[in-house]
Amino acid sequence: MSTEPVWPDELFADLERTGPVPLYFQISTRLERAIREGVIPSGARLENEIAIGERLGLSRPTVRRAIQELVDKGLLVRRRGIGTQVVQARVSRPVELTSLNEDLTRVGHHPATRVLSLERVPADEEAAAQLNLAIGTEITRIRRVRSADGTPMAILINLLPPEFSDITVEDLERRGLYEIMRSRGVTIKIANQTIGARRTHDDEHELLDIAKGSPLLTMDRVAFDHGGRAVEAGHHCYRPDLYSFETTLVSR
Amino acid sequence: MSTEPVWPDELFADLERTGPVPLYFQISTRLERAIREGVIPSGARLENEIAIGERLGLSRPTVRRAIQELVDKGLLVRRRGIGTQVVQARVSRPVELTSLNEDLTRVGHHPATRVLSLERVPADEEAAAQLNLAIGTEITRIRRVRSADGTPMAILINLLPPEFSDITVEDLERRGLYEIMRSRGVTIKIANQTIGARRTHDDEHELLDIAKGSPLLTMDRVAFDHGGRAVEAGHHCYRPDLYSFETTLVSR
DNA sequence: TTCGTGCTATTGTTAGGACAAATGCACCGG
DNA sequence: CCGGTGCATTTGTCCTAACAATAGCACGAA
Repeated sequence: MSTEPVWPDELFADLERTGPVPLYFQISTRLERAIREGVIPSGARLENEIAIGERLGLSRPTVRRAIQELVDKGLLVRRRGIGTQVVQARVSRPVELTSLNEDLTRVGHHPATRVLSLERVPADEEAAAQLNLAIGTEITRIRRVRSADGTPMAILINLLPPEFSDITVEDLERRGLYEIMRSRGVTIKIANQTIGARRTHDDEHELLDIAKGSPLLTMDRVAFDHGGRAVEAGHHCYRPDLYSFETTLVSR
Repeated sequence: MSTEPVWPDELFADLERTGPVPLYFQISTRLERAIREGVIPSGARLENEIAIGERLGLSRPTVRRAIQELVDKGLLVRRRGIGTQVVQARVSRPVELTSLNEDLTRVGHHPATRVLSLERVPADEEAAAQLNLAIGTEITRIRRVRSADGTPMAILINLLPPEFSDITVEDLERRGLYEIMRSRGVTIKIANQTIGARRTHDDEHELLDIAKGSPLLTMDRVAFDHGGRAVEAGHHCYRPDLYSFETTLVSR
């Protein structure tokens, strides 16, 4: 027995079969939106993959790939012999490879950035190891405070390899760092992150407007381009009452 | 032009073509081990997908799927027109859907668990919301201290729905919670996690043998089974000098 | 009743083929 | 010398097809 269709036909009426956007991607994004907006209710069972394919005029592998995208995101669950269902749990978007800047904008806050310092310094041992450079190489060191709606949320320290030595304070106050790097043709493919906690140091409590010695949430990140070259190292700390990291884990 | 083979033929000599383990999975696990052990060096370029398939007697989709697994894990990078390369960055295993217990064992530590309390309590508003039960439903509340090699590392609080009301202290000291749940046929498919930081409360500093009011790394988790039913809620806190969360992010 | 057996529905795996798109390189013309 | 054109290489997308494995259900036997 086939399940009744759970979405209106209009949802997939405007598929671009010739454009540059892959079909499976068009399907999965439309499906995701329908699920997040509640058009397809939580717990609903989808039709089987072949029936969906017939209804949309697509092959099973294409439909399957679209569904797989959402399974990976934790929005759908598949069970052999049973079918595919919309997950009933609320699913949070994962920690993504975006800047804090973009995160905040998406949630509807107004981010602002104050550049505390922008200097060229010789790489110490740690920085050299992270960026895979010789000790003493001139790197760019940025220290910023990021606020949302006027409240300081985080202190961001970034170390950049020599090729970014001409970045200006104006650039940094206007756009996020990742945006600047992208506009120079540097695409970040992979990042290693470590999330931890510690007390405030030095002037951090003043910058974040919290008590001296209170806890901070920290995130250290080294980012690499497609060739595996380290293009950025970051040492960030966040006010734990204003910021946390959310993830959804999916077992396979 | 085809690239020279980068792995010894023995690597894939013992593929089980009839067994229950999928071929793509056998390939990807062997490849992953070879990369992590350095048998295939960092930065090496793989043969093209079709050539690999011919050498192994497999079709391109199967080879492609095996490679995709490692791309998702951040071990390989693909570029159209170029080929597939081993990532040069060190890649950490992601935060997985495993218990802390299993994490520690894998890294070679000796975990031990002390059960502080195991009680049945009525669900308060927060717990009821997390486990999707009526307020006042009797749930099981566990509080444990997890140590590695004799040093306390974390305080674990878990809330379980009524069906687990018969869990005993002996169970919990012998096996990890997730292991117990699995043995009862409850498989966790999805979990939502929030990682943050705060000060110690109450007796936490004593249990973890740190200064009163010092920072803690916290992780709150709600786990769901395949049907989207909440089967566990956890409120954990870790000594930040002994524990941190590592992830690798891959952009797509 | 209860247990097992077999049927049906559905996803999981594998194969083989075709064309599209991007990249790097050699080559050629200005 | 420089820039563009075209080609070879390789991954990206999409299709058709077949069979395996699993879960649930109906049915029948003990």
